[in-house]
Amino acid sequence: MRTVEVIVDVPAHQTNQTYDYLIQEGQRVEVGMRVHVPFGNRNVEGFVLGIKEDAQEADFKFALKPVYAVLDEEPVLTHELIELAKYMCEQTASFMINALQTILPAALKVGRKQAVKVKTQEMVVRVIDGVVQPKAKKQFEAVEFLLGQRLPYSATELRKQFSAPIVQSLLQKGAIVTEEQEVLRSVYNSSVYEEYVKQPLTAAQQVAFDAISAGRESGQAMLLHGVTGSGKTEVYMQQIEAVVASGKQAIVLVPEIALTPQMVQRFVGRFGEAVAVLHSRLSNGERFDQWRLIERGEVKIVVGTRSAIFAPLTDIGLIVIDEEHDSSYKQENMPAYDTREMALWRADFHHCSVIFSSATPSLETYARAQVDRYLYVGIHERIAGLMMPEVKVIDMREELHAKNLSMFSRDLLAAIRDRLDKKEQIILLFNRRGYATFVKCRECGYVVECPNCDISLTYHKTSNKLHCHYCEHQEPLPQTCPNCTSPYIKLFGQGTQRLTEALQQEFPDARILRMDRDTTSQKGSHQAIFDTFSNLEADILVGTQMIAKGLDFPNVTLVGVLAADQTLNFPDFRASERAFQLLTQVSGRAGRQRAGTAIIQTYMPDHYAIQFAAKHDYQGFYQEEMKIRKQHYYPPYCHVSSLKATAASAKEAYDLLFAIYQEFKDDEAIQIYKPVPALIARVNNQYTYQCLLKYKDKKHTLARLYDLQQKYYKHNKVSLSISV
DNA sequence: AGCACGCCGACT
DNA sequence: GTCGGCGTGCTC
Ligand SMILES: [Zn+2]
Ligand SMILES: [Zn+2]
Repeated sequence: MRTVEVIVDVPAHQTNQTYDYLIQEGQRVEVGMRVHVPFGNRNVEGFVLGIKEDAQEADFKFALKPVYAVLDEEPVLTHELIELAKYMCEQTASFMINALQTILPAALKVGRKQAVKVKTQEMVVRVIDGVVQPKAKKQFEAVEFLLGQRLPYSATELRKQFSAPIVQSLLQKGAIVTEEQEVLRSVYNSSVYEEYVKQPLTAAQQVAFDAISAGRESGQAMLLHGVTGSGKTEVYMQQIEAVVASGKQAIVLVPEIALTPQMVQRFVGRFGEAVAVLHSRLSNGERFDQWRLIERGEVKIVVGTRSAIFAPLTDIGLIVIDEEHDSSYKQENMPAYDTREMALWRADFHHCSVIFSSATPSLETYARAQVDRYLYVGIHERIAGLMMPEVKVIDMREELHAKNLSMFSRDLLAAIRDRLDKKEQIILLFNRRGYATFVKCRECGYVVECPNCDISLTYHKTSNKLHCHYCEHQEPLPQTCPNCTSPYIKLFGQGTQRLTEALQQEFPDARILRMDRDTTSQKGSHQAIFDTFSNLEADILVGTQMIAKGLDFPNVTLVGVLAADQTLNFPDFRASERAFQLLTQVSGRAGRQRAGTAIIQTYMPDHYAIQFAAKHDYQGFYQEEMKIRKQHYYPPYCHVSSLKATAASAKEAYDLLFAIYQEFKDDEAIQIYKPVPALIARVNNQYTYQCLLKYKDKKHTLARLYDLQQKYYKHNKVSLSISV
């Protein structure tokens, strides 16, 4: 008899194992397919991870139940992806079912109510010549046209080109035959993309290119470290070209905010239809179709964000992780995987290389390159012999002394005026955290908060209501302060919005564009802003972090950073690193084609992150930051994780974590800190506490963390989660 | 995770 | 006497 081993959709430590089921007569099952099975007194779905061809009843200590139904005709998981899921479990102390679910797009996950529909379209599948006489002019024309087209041809498109009645009579006469056919939703229209021509490499780029080629021979992982504007993208695009020419496939990962229409343009414009695009703003249907396109082997290059590392390519020749240092490569929720580790695993499986590309590599990656775990490939000059932008650091304390209380320093204002006169463009970065609009009383300072969470409510224009971003709660906008009944209760706008208004007052004639979450929430709005600024129809672009990445404007000669300290003051050991990276990145936007200047406004002008960024001195920053990391025992000298406990009562969450703390205190290999409330202590009336863990031995620690879930299991009362 | 089973308080 | 609270254990 044949049996299957199934991972069921019950995410709990007690059920984190395979369950055996009997395959029934006529059921066609393969490893990687989804099945419907009885489980206890209910029915669940699961993934087939193994098949036993000639199992004996005596092999099992329990009575086998039958597989109710096989849900797929083809496996949704390859052998490789199943192994990758196992690796993810080890790396994150997660359950197998969660790892498998994260790997798959929503449409192929298990246990979902809303099925994603296969899209169909009426297509002309056959054209019969000679049925329509030439005197029926229009109809004849349509037939002639179709004979010159590749079939199947969209009937809707044909109706648009000719007319509905004409197509109708063709159908009636039997001159054409149509059929409902499955179509894949496309996420870009390759015909509207102009070709992105191959750029000749500079000498420095060529050296890097050759070094990478050599590294790829032996499947080495590499760090491509090039200063801003050094043309790293062109180098790895030409490597991808070589990979595709050799018949293999490539994955390119890009940070969330850098996967702009311009980025897609580069790849589609260079490689055409062989490109699949996967990003978080695709609908489930679009994502599903991109996935199927990849599975069918029609895709050579996958460009996407974090989860695109799980693309079901079967013959990978290269994986590129662009802006390697970006924090969006780590998933924050429970399988808290690091995309870079997943990439290294897949590269190992396919015997190919990973290229970590960045102008400001993470300390972890750079340190690995230092000890030759990664091959170091550097490009230390900009293309076209351009100079690095000049960076001026402005001490905002002096502005205060000079009675300048505005958001703009005198130097920045003068520089803006100068560029406006010269008809050159300006980018201003305002990276203020807490970007959302909230409601605050002018008289008593009361801020409207969610009754279920420890967070202020945010205003949504569309519903004209206050919403909570962490739970379902919403309420109408109050007219008077609930605390003091004052009528002066007002919306506080986004940082960038206020900045734009202040800027407009200073420069009434300047054409100012704003790019932030608000102004890019609609489809196509990002492209529209980009086009306007590119076409020189605006002088100043004001925005959040998203203007620091993935956008190239040759006419920009001035970049201003309004509040450089925002990133530095963040309570995180990576704050300096983040600040250095952001400042380097954004000042690199200046002078892409001619000499540029960056002006950084700060209250901490002597901070080493700002100083080294101003001097474009990555090495210097690296040395200094490594000293601090060593001193305080932080990565890359160890690993850092946080352990969270969530429960309906704060005490329960705290007590459980404290018990774990007591136990871990005695483990020499793990440093554990006392439990503290999470950043947002209460969400949806659930309280979260967290402990920080530092350790060197990842395997040992993760094994212990996994065991915790068993040992401290409090039957659905307290839930534990681990993030890296 | 769900769902049943089972053991004690309180209620028509 | 029974109804229902939740603590405990199991699911091929
Ligand atoms: Zn008030
Ligand atoms: Zn809430």
